[in-house]
Amino acid sequence: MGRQSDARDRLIRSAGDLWHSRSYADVGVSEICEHAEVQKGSFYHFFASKRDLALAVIDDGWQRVGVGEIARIMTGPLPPLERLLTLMDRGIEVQMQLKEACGCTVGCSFGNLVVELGTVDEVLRERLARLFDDWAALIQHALDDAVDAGDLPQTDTGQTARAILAYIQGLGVVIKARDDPQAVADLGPMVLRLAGADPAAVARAAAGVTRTAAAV
Amino acid sequence: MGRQSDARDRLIRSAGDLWHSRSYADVGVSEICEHAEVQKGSFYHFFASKRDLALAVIDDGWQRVGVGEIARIMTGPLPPLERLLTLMDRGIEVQMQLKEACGCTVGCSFGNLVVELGTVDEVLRERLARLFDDWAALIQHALDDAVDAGDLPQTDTGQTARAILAYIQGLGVVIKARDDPQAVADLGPMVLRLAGADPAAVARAAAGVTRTAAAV
DNA sequence: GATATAGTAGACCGGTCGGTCAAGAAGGAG
DNA sequence: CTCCTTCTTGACCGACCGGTCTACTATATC
Repeated sequence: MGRQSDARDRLIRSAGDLWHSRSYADVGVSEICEHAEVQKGSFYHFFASKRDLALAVIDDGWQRVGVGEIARIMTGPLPPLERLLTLMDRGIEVQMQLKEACGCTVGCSFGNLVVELGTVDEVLRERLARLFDDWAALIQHALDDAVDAGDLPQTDTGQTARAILAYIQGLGVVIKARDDPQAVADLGPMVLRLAGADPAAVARAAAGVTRTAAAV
Repeated sequence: MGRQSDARDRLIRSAGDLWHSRSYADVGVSEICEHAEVQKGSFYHFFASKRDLALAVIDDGWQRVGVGEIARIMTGPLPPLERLLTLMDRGIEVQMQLKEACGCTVGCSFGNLVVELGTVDEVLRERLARLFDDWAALIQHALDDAVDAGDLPQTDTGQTARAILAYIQGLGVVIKARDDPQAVADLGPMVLRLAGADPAAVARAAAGVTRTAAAV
C-alpha cells in the first residue's frame, strides 16, 4: 500500500560513492540528497540519521563486494594460492577503475570508515569489526584449502588470514598516500610470502595465474 | 624582540593528540585552542589555517617518531631482522599506551590522516606521501643490512620495504577496527615472512629478541 | 623610557552542518 | 470513490564550523 520508490537505494548508492571518494565528514546529508536527487525530508523518511545511512551503506557494500565478489574468488574453482593472487589483482584493478571514475585513489571504503570513525562512533566501529571478521574468514577458507592441497605448510590459518587482511588494508592506505594504485601493483603477489608459501609454491601459483590470464 | 611564548608548541601538541584520538574533521580549531589554553586570536597568529597546523603537526610528529625513534631502531646495533621485530613490538606497545591514555585504539596518526584527507587535501596528501617514502627508506636500510649479513636472500629491498610499511599501516587499521592492539600482537612477527626470511633466519631472530628481552 | 614587535583577548561573521516539521501528492486496498 | 499509507517537498532550526578583526598587553632593543 502507498507508493513505492527507489529513493532509498539511490541514497545508499550516492552516499557510498561520495564517502568512498572523499570522506564521511566531508560529504554532508544535503550533498548526498542532491546527488541522489532526493529531498531532505525524504532522506529522513528513510533514515533516522546520517549514521543510520552509514550502516545501510556498509551492509549494502559488503553484500556486493564481500558476499558477492570476494567470496566467489576465495571459494572458487582456482587452486587456493591462485585465488589469493586473483584477489590482489582484482583489488588493484578496482582501484584503477575507481581512480578513473573519481579522479583520485580512494582505497578501501570499509577501511576508510574504520580509520575515520573507529574512535568516534562505537556502533559503526563494531559493525566494521564484524565485517573484517567475515572478510578474514573468507581468506582463511582459501588458506585451509591450500593447506589441504599441500601448497602451504601446516600453520594457524586464522592468524595468517588476519595478517593478509591487514596487508590488504595497508595497501589501501599506501596507494591513497601515493594517489597511484599502479605503484603497488608489484606488492600484490607478496601476499604469498605472508601466507607462508615456499618459493616453489609461489612459482607454481604465479605460473598458474599467467596460464589463466593467457587462456582468457 | 617582542615576547616569546610556547603557545605554538602547545597547539601542535594538542592538535596532534586530539586528531590522533578522534579525527581531523571531528576536532575543530576551537576545541584545540581550549585544550591548549590558547585563544582563537593567538591560533591565527601562529597558523594561517587549520590545514597549516596539520602540516606543522605532521612535521613535528615525524621528527619525534620517525627521525627519532624509528630511525634509531632501524639503523641501530641489533641484528637487522631483530630490528624489524623490535619495530613491530614497539608499535604494539605504543598503541597499548595510547589506548590506556585515550580510552580507545587509535592506530597510526599518519595513516589516519592519509585515509581521512588523502583525497580531500592534495597538499597534505603529498606531504604524507613523502613521509611514507622516508619511512620505507628506513625499513629498507635494515633490509639491506640483513641482505649484507646473509640473513635475507638477494631481493628488491625497496619493494619489500614498501610492502612492510603497508603491512604496518594495515595493522593500524585492523587494531582500530577491533579496538584492541593486543589482538594482533601475534601478527607482528609475521613481518619476517613478508621480508622473505627463511624459517631458520626467523628462528634465529626470534631467539635473539628473546635473549635481548631476557637480558633487560 | 620610547618604540616596535610578538603575542593575547574575545567578540564577531557568514556559511554549513545534521536534523525537524507541516503540508500535500501518489497510489494500492476496500 | 474513499481511506490509509508511503513518499515528497522545501522552508526552517539551533549549533557549530573555520576564520576575521580590533583593541590590548607584555617584552626585548635602542
